[in-house]
Amino acid sequence: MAKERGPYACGLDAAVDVVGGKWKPMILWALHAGRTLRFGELKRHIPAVSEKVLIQQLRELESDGIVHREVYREVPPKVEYSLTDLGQSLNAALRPLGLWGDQHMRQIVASKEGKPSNAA
Amino acid sequence: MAKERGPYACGLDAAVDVVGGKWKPMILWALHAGRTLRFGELKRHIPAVSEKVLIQQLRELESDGIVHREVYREVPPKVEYSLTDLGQSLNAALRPLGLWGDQHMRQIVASKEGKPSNAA
DNA sequence: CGGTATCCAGTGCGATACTG
DNA sequence: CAGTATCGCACTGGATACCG
Repeated sequence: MAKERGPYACGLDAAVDVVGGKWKPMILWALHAGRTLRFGELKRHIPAVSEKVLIQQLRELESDGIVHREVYREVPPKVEYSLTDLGQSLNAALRPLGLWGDQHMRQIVASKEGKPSNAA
Repeated sequence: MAKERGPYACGLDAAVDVVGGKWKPMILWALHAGRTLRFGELKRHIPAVSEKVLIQQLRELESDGIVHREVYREVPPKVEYSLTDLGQSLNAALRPLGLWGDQHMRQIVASKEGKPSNAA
């Protein structure tokens, strides 16, 4: 993801491209509402991700203007991540989708198992 | 995508998992607002996708309860795809994200090229 | 018309080890 | 602490050919 950059057929494609990385939703969630987190804190919020991939997705989000990366040239090193204004607007646009997921993920998962769970 | 089904960390993950296929946003868009399309029509709406992948993504959406597949046992064969109620609700939840993409994709694309385009 | 069957390439992601 | 370097695999998506 986030390397297509082709002319998108619709805004939805662009948005999904930006937010489509495996851990990006969780990163955005961890950073929601003006929160600022250091790299290590972010890692602790998302324990399952490897450092390489976490960095990678953060860099993609940064290069998309979604997250801001602030480096403090100290020792020991300190780097803080936060959402840009664009990132906050993205988060806002994402909220309905997140709510949809919260409301329906049970039946989504269930329908996979062959249990219709009287969906829709 | 759409085979993880692990316990999602948040609704956003679930939603992205459902809509994260390369062509799924376009499929949902093509089917928006109660439209019913035959397989061939769908293909014409999205010319770049191969038949295999189109079928595949349609099946995943179907198995997620997003699209309805109606088979008419005639000759020549006829199959119609439409959104379920769940699919329509998903589309509604997706609209803000689509608008966000429409509004910002220029600066997204631009920021990749190294042109800040006074973003955010 | 509406698929399925194969084969294949790209890459996203993960694990591990090492560094300023 | 906050990365970078390397390796490897699984999976997604693409091309083509064939079928009911």
